[in-house]
Amino acid sequence: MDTLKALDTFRQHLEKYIAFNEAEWIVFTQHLHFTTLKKKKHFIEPGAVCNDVGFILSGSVRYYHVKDGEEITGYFSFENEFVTSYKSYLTRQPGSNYIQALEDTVLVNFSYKSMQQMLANPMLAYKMERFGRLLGEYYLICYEDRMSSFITKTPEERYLDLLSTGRDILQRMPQHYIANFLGITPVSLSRIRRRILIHG
Amino acid sequence: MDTLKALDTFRQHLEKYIAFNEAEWIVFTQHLHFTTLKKKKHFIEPGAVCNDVGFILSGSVRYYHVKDGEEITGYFSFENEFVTSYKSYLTRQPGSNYIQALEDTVLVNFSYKSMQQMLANPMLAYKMERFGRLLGEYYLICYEDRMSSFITKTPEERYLDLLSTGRDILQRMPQHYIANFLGITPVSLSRIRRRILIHG
DNA sequence: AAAAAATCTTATCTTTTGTTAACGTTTTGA
DNA sequence: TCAAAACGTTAACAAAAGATAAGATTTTTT
Repeated sequence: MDTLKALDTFRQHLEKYIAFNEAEWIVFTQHLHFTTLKKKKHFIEPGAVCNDVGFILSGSVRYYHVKDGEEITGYFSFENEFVTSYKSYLTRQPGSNYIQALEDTVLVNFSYKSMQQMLANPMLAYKMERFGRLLGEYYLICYEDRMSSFITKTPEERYLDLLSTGRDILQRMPQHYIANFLGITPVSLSRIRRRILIHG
Repeated sequence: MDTLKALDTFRQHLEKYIAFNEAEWIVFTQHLHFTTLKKKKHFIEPGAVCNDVGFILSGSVRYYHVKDGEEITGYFSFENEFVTSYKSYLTRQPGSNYIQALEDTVLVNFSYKSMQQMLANPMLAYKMERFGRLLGEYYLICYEDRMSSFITKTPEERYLDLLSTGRDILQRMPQHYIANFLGITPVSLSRIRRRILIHG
């Protein structure tokens, strides 16, 4: 099965956070389920509670808000990254954040309920607490960097940063999503690009 | 001693995350140290690695960046909140974020080294992993909300939000710090306040 | 108590962004 | 394959924000 290869990939990436022995891995995998999202289908529908943490095996998603009927894209995730609406997942309430596949996307997920069960299972509890801590810390650092860039930089500077380090986003996301991600309108991003082209 | 009362306060707040039994608490407290920061003294000096997670017993701090020689305030913490420069603390590298007391501030801290020791101590490991997870998750949610507000709202809307929920910040922080916190200049905040006064 | 520094507002001018709309191109979907 | 939708650019104008400086008031420091 291809599923085996996918599980192996997932396990390898998990090892950045936590290494399972064989017995633990068997129990852990019993809580996993695979999902395929066709392009434009949702990982979280507007208004829904986020029930899963997913790991993207292939494909990509965008996180978006809705304001005055308009969609505003706030973030992206790609293959070999986790995806969840953390606040909604943790609080069991609908978030302000929805998640949509932008390509056909294959995921391996575990549910909130599964996570609670594993946290309550003496065999896995310690490692799952640790996994949760390390994963949370990883995303905390991402957020810290992203907040810094909004506090200290102009949209143009953020775009220049993206040019140097945001290959996936630039190459795989439509520009109007990128504009939102930078905190500006698509028209404004188009102008920034023009400025950059003409000058330095 | 007043230290006892302070420890008790801290323990009570910790219980939002984790409850220690007496034996655990004794070991945990051996890793704590108290600090007093006079107004304008630093919790983290520019260029320094953040070595501690602190809990503010009284007082307040601001987090700030330096850009082009200018200080830009990105966040605040008040009594009964934790304070740390998470990325620097976790990565053991200097951050882009410095922390300064804005009033005489009393803290109870534990160092990175202490935390590692507790995480390696079988007696405390599980609870410290859990504590780390829950604390990280708490701040993750804060960041998620704060990022949303930058992606979906105008500075004026963020200021209006602050008027309804940001009592401490509004009452205890100078306005030019609040302006930075909202992502704008002090002059711009002054104009926003004027607009709000005149109209709705 | 006096001097210095910090704070906030206001004014002026410049730059940037938002809004709306038009246009051509590309992609999508029926 | 063909019509519809999505996408990116540009233009024109309005609104907002940045930069700079001046001035009044308050706070801090000496």
